[in-house]
Amino acid sequence: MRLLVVEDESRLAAALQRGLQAEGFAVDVAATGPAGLDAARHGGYDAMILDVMLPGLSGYEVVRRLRAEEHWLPVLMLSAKDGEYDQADGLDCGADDYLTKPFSYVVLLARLRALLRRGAPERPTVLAVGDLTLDPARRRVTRADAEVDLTAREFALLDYLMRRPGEVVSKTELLDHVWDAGMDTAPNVVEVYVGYLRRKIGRERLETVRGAGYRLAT
Amino acid sequence: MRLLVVEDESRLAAALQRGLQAEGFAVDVAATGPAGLDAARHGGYDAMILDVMLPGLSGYEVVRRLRAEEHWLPVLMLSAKDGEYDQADGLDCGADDYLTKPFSYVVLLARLRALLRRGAPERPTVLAVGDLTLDPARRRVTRADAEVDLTAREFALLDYLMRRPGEVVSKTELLDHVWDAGMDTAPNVVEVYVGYLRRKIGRERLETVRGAGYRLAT
DNA sequence: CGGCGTCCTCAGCGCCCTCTCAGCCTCGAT
DNA sequence: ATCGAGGCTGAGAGGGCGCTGAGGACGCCG
Repeated sequence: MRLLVVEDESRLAAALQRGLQAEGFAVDVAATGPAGLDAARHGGYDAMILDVMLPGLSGYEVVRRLRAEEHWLPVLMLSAKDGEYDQADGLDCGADDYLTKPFSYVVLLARLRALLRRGAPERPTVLAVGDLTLDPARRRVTRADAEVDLTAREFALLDYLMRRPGEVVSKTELLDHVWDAGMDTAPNVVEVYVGYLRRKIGRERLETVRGAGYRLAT
Repeated sequence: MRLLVVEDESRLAAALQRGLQAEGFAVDVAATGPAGLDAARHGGYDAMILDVMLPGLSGYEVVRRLRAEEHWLPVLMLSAKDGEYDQADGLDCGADDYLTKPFSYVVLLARLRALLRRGAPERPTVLAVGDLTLDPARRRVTRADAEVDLTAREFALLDYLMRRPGEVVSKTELLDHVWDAGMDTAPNVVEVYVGYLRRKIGRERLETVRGAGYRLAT
């Protein structure tokens, strides 16, 4: 499970990161509104913990923009204020849950788990890496807002790669997951389909790591 | 803001009442279907939270009757079931939103606020995608304001697709939901009925996504 | 009983996708 | 510079997938 923490008080951010990592989450931290928004857009996170008071862009605004762009990442908002209005505002913007500071770490964890269990709100997540987006439900892929037409196999391959952006994925792993495991297909198919994909999404977006596999450029 | 909660489990009803009152709502509670229907008819409420399982009259029936009498009060339905059919049924009857138990209180609040913000539903629930409209209650379909004559099966298929516009729906999913699950009908029926539908609603509105399913063009 | 409408099966057909193969290119080591 | 392994790609075969027309089964109505 990958989490994104957007919090500008560095001590709190570090504490959250340490605590959540101890629970087995992979945690990235952003310290400003714009940085958080950017990370959320491109990151493939399972949930986001978002402070309201942020430099650059308020937490409210971050969620609002995310939702406007059809990103349905679960968002847990944190705020120092405790008026009812703030809470309503946060939820109105599209946050999924709300916690007021100071909060107990245990409560945070409980709410977070509930959020993750519930999964993404309403719509399935749209994967986004760079200017590529992939919508599993709609089976649509866009590159710089232009729709890209993919066959089933190409789509499955890109889907798998986009869930691990920046990581090197080996050919055998792709064979196991994108092609039927157990099928004795020649490993060359992967190369062939990587070729097809490159022609459609842009050659430079899919790097070859000689002897290791392929990597989707972030 | 005045709310009506119709719920027969008294502990849940009391909890909702207390919680919502703390948010500044005026909350009345009814414990049976008939009592709820009566209160909704005469009450001047801004919204209604309605359980499905009720003594006397089911939640479905309550909404159906309200709508039949031209009361357009926003209704948020609660149900312990979570099958897609139930959800579709609830929305078919004229409910405006739907929540399955167990639900988080925060989510309830968020949905409720969204409902109130949206205001009373202008019209009975009619699905619309592009120039297609489908009225579940009247069993009517129009295409560019011209009525389209569909058989029961064709209607059910279009109904299912119009609830997920733009998404790819697989053949097996259609078989499970539009045809009776468990029936071992040949998957080819889907293709056949897609063919029929295309002739009636326009070929280009129903795309084939090879290897994945069908998609209703938005 | 015969006509009608709906639902479903079946078989044939056409096309797009998938995968294989062989030859060529690229990279890195020596 | 040379060589080998790994990676790339164009061509093409085949088969799977989806579409369609024909027709049988069934229920409903006159």
